[in-house]
Amino acid sequence: MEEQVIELKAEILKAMAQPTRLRILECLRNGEKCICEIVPAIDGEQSNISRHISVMQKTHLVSTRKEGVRVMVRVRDPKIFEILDHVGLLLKKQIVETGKLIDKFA
Amino acid sequence: MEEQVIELKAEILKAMAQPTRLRILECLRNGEKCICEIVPAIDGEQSNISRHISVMQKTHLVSTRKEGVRVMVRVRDPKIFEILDHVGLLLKKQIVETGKLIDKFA
DNA sequence: CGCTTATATGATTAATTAATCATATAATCA
DNA sequence: TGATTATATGATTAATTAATCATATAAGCG
Repeated sequence: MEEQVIELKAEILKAMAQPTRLRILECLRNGEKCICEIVPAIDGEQSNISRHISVMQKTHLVSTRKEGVRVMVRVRDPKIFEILDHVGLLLKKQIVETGKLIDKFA
Repeated sequence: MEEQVIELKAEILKAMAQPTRLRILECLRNGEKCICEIVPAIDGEQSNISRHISVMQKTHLVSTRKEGVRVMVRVRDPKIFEILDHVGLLLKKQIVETGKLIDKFA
């Protein structure tokens, strides 16, 4: 595969590969939300969440628009949720096959 | 979603979100390979690749078995390739919609 | 205008990551 | 046994990351 494509794939994955960002994405499953709703929903710091959203914007995972004082955020492509769901299924299989949860958290 | 699940999903994604590791995974599309084949195939440092494989082993993305002196590596679950393919499709759409390649590499 | 609310951003810090070199281990073979 | 091949790992370094606090900007409201 071409070098550029590999790098870009890694960037997309990296932009998803962080707990706070995953929480933000999950929070956006039912559509656009403003940042001031996301912050309490996932119980985060405003400045931190602002930065994570900016990370996901740079990789085109989300887009934002101003609505008065607020900034509305939405996931750009539903395919992103498909990917997250596949990761969830993979995880489920891993837990069954390797007892992963017990390994790590028991 | 429960905290643990989020953390584990992030770990799986993180284990994929690195160019060298993506190259290794792509190299394993057609099945098991020994590390001594992977190293020249992706033109990497032996010690570096060994470490990346160990990262993916810890997150159960790949498994290894000894065969004489060699260590054979395989992707544990074909679902991993499904996920990578979905990321590839997402990227393709992004390139069309946002001119991403040009943004970043032109 | 001055206040309030929403968001962004500079500066700092601690932690993690990837790469590399040198070396250790371990298996096979002559 | 000694040489060779394959892999792992300690130590180091540079870069990146996530979180936090303080503060700046910017929009709307009374």
